[in-house]
Amino acid sequence: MREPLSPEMFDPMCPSSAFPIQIGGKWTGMLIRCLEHGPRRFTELRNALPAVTPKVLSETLRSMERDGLLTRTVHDENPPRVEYELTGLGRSLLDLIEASRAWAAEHFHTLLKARDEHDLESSP
Amino acid sequence: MREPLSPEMFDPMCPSSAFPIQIGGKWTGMLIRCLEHGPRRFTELRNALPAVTPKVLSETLRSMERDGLLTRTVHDENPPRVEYELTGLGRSLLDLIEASRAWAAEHFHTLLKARDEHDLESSP
DNA sequence: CGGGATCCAGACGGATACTG
DNA sequence: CAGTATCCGTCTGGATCCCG
Repeated sequence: MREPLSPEMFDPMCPSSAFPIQIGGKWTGMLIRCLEHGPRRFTELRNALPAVTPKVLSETLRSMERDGLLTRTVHDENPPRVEYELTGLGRSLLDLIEASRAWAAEHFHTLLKARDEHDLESSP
Repeated sequence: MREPLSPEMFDPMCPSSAFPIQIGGKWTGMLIRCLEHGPRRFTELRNALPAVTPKVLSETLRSMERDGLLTRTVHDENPPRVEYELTGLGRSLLDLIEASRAWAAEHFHTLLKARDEHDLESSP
């Protein structure tokens, strides 16, 4: 745990807009996975999800805090340090996320193929 | 299988807008469950989801057909009869839906309580 | 019966710039 | 560092009416 988060943790080219399973908001599932191995700072999370603007990241984190999925801790230091950490409730979603990933590994390509073929038939 | 679908199959008062797991579009998961035990007609599905307008239902079904989750069969009769039936791919999502329901049974009240308490603290 | 056509509103996500 | 402020385009979902 506590290894740095890679900017390539999530592939921006992955056709996840077609992905049929979503946990919370658009980024909630990925954030839960980012926090799986311990608390992270705002900038660490930004680094792992370069496509997400600070505003959206902040909004997502606040809504997750509201739902009791994570805690936000401000350390009174200079420079300021804020850490986000999963609660038990947030952690309870990890199994479901893993199940979604397993479904994707087995079936996602079938869905994408069906979509491609359907699109070819209707607009040649 | 083939029992009629009840209009109370899904509780319109259920705070599902707070539900953090979603399969496909807003109604996809519920439709998959409606089709679990065999093919259904458009009007049967309408009956099970009274809150969904025909337009939205039709759109959802077409997008599910596009993704290979179900098939749409037009029977050449009078009056016309159209049946929707899950494919293997659509059926493969049933496990995930069941896992989501299990998560909800165990944890959803915790999320709602956390949300309530948070909202009370911030706006008394 | 099983939709399509049209129009519309609000929510969501994003770009850009700025701050304690 | 860790956000907030402002503005804006898009897109989903819905209301209503109509049709083969």
